[in-house]
Amino acid sequence: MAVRLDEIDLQLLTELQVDADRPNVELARLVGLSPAATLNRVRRLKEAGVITKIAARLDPGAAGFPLQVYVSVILARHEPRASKAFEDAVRAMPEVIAADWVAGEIDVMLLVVARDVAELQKVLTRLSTRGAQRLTTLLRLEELKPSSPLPVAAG
Amino acid sequence: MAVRLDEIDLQLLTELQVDADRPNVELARLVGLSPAATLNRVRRLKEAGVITKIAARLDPGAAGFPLQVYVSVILARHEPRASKAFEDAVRAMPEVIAADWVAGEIDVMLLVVARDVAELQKVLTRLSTRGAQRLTTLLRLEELKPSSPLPVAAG
DNA sequence: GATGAAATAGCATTTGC
DNA sequence: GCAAATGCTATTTCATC
Repeated sequence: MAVRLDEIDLQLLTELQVDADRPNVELARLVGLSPAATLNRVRRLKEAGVITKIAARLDPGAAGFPLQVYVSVILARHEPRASKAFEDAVRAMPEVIAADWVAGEIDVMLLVVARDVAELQKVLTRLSTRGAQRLTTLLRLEELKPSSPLPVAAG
Repeated sequence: MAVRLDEIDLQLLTELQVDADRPNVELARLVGLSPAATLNRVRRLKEAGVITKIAARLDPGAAGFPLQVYVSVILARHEPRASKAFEDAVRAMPEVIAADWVAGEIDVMLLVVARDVAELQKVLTRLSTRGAQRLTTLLRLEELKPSSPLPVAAG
């Protein structure tokens, strides 16, 4: 937190989450500011860490990864050392494209992509040998709701 | 699939997933093409649907959403009509920032953000009254591995 | 069929207000 | 935050491989 965001900042954040592939002048028009002021605000939002990055989103299937799975993990041991070892292992696995520590029935939620079942199995096996006691795999079938912007604008 | 991607395309995809906030001329230098050729390739990747969009990623906490939870859902009924009703309800809930149909122990995986516990409870209650038979909530504690690019480059 | 080089139009970015 | 000015970039065109 620690950052004050006014209405125009929220508007900028919404627009940039929807489509950051637009010229700054268009953004400026959308929020009713001059290009210079818009540029300054966006720069401030980046420096403040509210905007963490601007990145391309790919269609995993079109990019060669027909298998996408959520993998929930219960660790065998919960000591800091074991957790750190698991963390390092996960970070070194390129097929794991995101991972979060969570509180609830499980310890970690992973998002894994694979080119085929063999590759997926390789990943799951490696997770098992790196500290995972129990793995539950959920095959992503279809998008129910596309990745949406954080509802920053008063909703 | 259906799109042929050569080495340079893969390089472009990797770079754009890491940081799409760079001038085209810099991308061109990185992949060793002229700006014009680079622009053509990127445009093709967008039109082919490999790049779905270019968007800003926010820090949810910094943007005012200290609570982020994975919510797994088992539907009460699995007829198409019930599924569709649930889908419509989810799409109308701004706090649900992503949702996927999955195969496994559950039917749907949601990612929900909230400003406080009251808002989260409101969302969970609504999901229950819109077709969810069983909800399991996992509170996101900490990022274990940041959102990473699809490992498109031979790895 | 895609690339590279040159040219134009448009934008990003700075400065002064 | 704005307006004007500068320098650079995106984007097109066309010749080329």
